[in-house]
Amino acid sequence: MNPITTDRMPTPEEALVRIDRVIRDAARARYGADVPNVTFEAPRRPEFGDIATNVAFGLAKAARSAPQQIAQTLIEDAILSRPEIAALVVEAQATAGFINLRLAPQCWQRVVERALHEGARYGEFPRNGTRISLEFGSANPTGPLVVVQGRALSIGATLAAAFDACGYDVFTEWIVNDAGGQVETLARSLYARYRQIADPSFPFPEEGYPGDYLLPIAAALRNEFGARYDDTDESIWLPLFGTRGRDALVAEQQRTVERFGIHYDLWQSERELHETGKVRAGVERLRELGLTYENEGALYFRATQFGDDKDRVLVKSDGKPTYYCADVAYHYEKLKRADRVIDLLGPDHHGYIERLRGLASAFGYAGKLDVAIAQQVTLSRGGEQVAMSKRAGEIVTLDAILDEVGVDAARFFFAMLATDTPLAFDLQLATEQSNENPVYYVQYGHARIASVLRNADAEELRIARRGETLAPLAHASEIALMRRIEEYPRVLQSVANTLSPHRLARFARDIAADFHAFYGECRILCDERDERLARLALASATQHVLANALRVLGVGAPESMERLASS
RNA sequence: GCGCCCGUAGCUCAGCUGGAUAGAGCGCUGCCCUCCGAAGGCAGAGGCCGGGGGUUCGAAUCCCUCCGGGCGCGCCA
Repeated sequence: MNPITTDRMPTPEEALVRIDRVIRDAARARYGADVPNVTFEAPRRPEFGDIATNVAFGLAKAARSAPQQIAQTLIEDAILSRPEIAALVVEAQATAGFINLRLAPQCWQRVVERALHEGARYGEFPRNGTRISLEFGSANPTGPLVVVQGRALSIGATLAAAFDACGYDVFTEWIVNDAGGQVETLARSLYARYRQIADPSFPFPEEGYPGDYLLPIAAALRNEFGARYDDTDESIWLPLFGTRGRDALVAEQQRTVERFGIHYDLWQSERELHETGKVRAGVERLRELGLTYENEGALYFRATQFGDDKDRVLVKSDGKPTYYCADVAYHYEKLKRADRVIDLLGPDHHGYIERLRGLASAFGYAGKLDVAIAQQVTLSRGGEQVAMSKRAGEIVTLDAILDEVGVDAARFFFAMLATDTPLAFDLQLATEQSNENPVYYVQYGHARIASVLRNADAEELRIARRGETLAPLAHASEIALMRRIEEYPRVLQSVANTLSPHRLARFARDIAADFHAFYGECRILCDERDERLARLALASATQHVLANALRVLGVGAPESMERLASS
């Protein structure tokens, strides 16, 4: 009587393909119409089954009858009257015009099997040979990294890891804006600090960079050079102090980035783009294309031809290139060497998007460049706003945040919200070891699994992990967890396709919640051996998925949570 | 003035190419540790999805318009 003894059940994905086909066939046979826009999706409400489809709505007009009626008929024709399809489905219902299906648990069990077999690689896709250049986080080399860069770093790094998992060849890059006037400002600020060591009354430039972070660099220079530059002309010390300041600050930024668990394939110096002639080459290319003109001594790019609201200056009338000019060259380089170029910019760059897109079009790579904006971050501590003002020198460095909340919490909080949404970051919340804190919730899920698995018999666990003892898994909370595991690869793809890393953070929370619910309802180390082996397998598979998701997010997956003294 | 983003539960936010009675966390109320980690679970209260039009079988989602908040509109970077 049991229909599933010999044949291996298909995975949910395979089952859906089959069901989709028979439904279409049945629709054609019965109504003589093809069905447009069929979707299969997991309904929000569990009582509507695992999978719902809206075919009947698309057919209503051609069939001249009510969706509910059509759904009913299709269930008969496509499912109930075909034993091989009926075997995949435990329940098929027409409600409100939808066809709601519950797949056989055996289909979902195939997912557990796969997650166990693939382990740390579960969710990964085969290499597809597509090269992606991803730029994010870039900052001026004039100070330490601050909060908003933390968000860009977190989002960018998660995107990069998601792209990698989806089979893309990702190349991460950071551009060091070391070519413009701000490096001279840096040089003057640094020089003033250097002089102040010997002469505290030495004036600090009005537009200089305040803050203490230049003091150690100045001290090092004083240590190295003594008074050698005290009475020299600016033309002598300016380039030196600029370069030294840049080098020291970039090195500091790199340390912070590394501490944050992030790696870059390229730190591109803007100055170097000028020195190696790349900037000239980019401008030259635009000129060849007939997209530049001169006006009042300046060289313009015809940006308006590509949707921008005004033409943009490339070379100023004093002969110096603009910042945009260097970006022209840089993007020309990137567009040539990658199949797709993505820039993740800060909130003050809205006005820059059209200009960059226009460039891609101008160079003949329309549509290959995507620009995303990471919205601003406001900080609070226990509900109290934390003041941040660059002018007043009240900067909150990323390092200070990492000191306060730790890398895991910072990575998670920064990536938790949609990139477009401004982030209100409560530092106190992020450090709380309470259930208010989503990071701990997710990590606790992982640790809790680890703890159960430690309690299990080692030999039984080994057997369970072969994925051959899954048959008993059928409880609602077990199905829910298996469904979630099945979702993971698609979540990764949607993160990559829509540049939305927050979906992964959300997924991590969701699968942790599904596990906690399962844990509450089903005792894993139960008395009955078959059930125990099945649940150990499910717990183990869940642990892999949770660990994989956390790895992409750059958050640790601990084997146990350290309990601090709780009050 | 123009452009971009945001407006969804008391708070912080999800809601994927339009789908069913709009979800989650926190906070609030009440339960659950003789049992694998209670940093957990279960149940409950709480919402004209900023307002108004339109498109359609069906709109938080798409279009128009208005209101409210943030940001950007340099021969700065």
